[in-house]
Amino acid sequence: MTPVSKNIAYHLKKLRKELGWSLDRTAQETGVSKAMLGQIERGESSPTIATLWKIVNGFHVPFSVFLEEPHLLHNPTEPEHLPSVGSKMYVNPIFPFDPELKCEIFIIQLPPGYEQLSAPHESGIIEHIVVVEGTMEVFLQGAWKTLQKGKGLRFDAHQPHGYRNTTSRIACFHNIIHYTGKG
Amino acid sequence: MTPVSKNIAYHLKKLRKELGWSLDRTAQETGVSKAMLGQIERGESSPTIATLWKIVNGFHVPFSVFLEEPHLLHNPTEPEHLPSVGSKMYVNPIFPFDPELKCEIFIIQLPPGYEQLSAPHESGIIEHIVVVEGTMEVFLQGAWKTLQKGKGLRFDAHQPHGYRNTTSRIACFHNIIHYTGKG
DNA sequence: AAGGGTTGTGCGTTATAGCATACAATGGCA
DNA sequence: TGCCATTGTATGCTATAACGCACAACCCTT
Repeated sequence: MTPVSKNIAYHLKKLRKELGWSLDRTAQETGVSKAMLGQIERGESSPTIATLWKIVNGFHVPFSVFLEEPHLLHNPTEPEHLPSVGSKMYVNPIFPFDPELKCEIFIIQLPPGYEQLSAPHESGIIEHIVVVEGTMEVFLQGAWKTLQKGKGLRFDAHQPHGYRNTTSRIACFHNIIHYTGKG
Repeated sequence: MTPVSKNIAYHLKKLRKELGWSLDRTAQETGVSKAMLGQIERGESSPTIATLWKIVNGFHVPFSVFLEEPHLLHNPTEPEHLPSVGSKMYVNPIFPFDPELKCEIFIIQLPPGYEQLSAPHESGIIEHIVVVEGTMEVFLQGAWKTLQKGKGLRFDAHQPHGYRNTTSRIACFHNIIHYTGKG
């Protein structure tokens, strides 16, 4: 049993308990059988990457959460979990869904200090982001990446991701979404 | 096959090649059989956490190396590198052609007074335009349509079309092109 | 107490990760 | 040209990840 498996066992049970989920509930949310979830929590099984991926998606958390040493987890309130004051993200469809291209395009405004964490979409969804105004950050693979005006990013939406604006000016970006249907 | 497995496959082969290691050598260093390493590289197998742990230890790299997405950033255009004043239309690719989506994205600057009329492209090409900066006009169906900042237009490029900027300020727009191959 | 719902764990089966080995495709080097 | 070393892939087998189901312990009500 590797140290990493112990970390996963610890974090899985802790996160599940924090949310008040039963093994049954967790099995439904993640698509992993509750028997397997129990074995992983008890450290009796070393999950495959595919299974671990289902789990982190079910919890809507990045991979890094399950890989960190337990004592690192106990940091206090993280700023991204604080409620954003007043303002909301403004999503405006520029082009509605195009069945032929399987594509739709939004323009999205992020007020200062706003943060949005998204659950993974279904599989086969590709997002393109291009910053139009200001500076924003995109959460991917457990890290926030900063994008200046004019910068872009391409990623598979079938994973936890998010957007935020840590500046004092409004940020604005185009969001081009393709549904490949290859899930 | 999950996106994560694809990332692992990509990074494993890339890292191995960078070090000039054969599968045999890698098997010795990591304690994972070369047959399994080959399958992981080809994406034919989803390794367990225990196996992945052996691999990252053999390479003496952190887990995060194998989880990051390859080619996330597509060297997007630096807006400051665009000529602030010019006499010609400035076309800059943000995302190169994506064979899977049959899509490419440009950012285009129109200096004041500039006008561009295009002959019809081949059939099956759909263009989306979204104005990012200033105001521009698009020629379609024998008429010029005015687009304010934030406005967009969708059309089939298989017809005469054009862009112009009749204002005194620079205009800038995103151009998203799909090649449906239905010509 | 007795019943019904929920919780986590144990059991038998299936799918597949992982191994050792053999094989085929390359690339020198005599 | 032939030989040998090295590369990555294919094969057969074993270990185990993963599943569905059943079970036992523990709430509740009534």
